[in-house]
Amino acid sequence: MSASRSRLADFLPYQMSVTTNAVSDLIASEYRARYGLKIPEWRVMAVLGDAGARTQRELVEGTRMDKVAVNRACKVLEERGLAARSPNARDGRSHHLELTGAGQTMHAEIMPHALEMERHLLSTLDAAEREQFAQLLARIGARAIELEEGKTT
Amino acid sequence: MSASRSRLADFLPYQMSVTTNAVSDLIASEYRARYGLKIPEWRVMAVLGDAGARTQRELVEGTRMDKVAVNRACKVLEERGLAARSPNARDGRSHHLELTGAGQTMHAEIMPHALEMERHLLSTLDAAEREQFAQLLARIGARAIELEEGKTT
DNA sequence: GCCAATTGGTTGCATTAGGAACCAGTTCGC
DNA sequence: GCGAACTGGTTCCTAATGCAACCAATTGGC
Repeated sequence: MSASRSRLADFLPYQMSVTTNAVSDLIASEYRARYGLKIPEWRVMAVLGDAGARTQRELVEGTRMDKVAVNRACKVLEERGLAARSPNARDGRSHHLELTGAGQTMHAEIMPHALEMERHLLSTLDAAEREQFAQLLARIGARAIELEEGKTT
Repeated sequence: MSASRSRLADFLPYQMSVTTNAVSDLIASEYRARYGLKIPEWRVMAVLGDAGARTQRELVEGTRMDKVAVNRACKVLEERGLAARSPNARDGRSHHLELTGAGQTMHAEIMPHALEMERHLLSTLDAAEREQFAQLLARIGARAIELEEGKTT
């Protein structure tokens, strides 16, 4: 008979945590080794590269990261000459951040590489399974947020 | 047309990270509020409750946590009188950790509660979908480990 | 127009996580 | 059975994460 069903390994939140950690570590080490970027920095770059100039406020939305994390990532990108700030005419408090030429070059190099890693990771799944997984993941995420906020059981 | 396909939000590793964080935060806040336990402590308790006395070495395997994290969690459980160490006859370096009466009581209370939370989280999925999700997750995890180690593309 | 409340951004602080070094006890080679 | 290599456990130190307080600029009420 199927042991107590209370084994840690059977808990989905635990499984998600372990698996996601493994995936993150794998990817983080790749970014770090090749480009010297940490994940937060890469995320900011990905958004800037895709969407163009953005304020930190907008980057917080786009990356779902803490505003402090965004700020630090921006600072690093700026120091490395990968992004630059230009004043925001509409609001003296904030700036528009934008990739520099060097930043765009790196972005153009990184994105295909990132897609490649994703492809490797998912190579054991067929197209339908990938789609299914992404969907289920999204639904679980939505539910978690729902529970978080309303406690609307 | 379907924008560049390089949007951050489309990356699965990113999605996994965001979703798992939401789930973990939800659960962590519950454990903390009701039992004053952090996730590492809860994990150790879950293993001890399910499997009985274990050394720290075995707990590292069982929880997939760092040995330092395990050590700290054990110390807390011991200080709170939820677990106790008894000498290991076979090896003077290590001890067997075991839940005390109080620990077992708490364990008996927590487990159903944990299952309940998991149930809520997955309430939008039917049985087949849950199974499917867990399976795909496991396959991705296995693949990540494979890539991590061998770099066996 | 001016004061209060708000918001973007920044800094500092407290908590957490992980790694490297370390100690004590065990095992293996001889 | 003695020394070398190893292993479980612990401590210390550094890096990463998140929060709360803070400053500066903007907006809204009157």
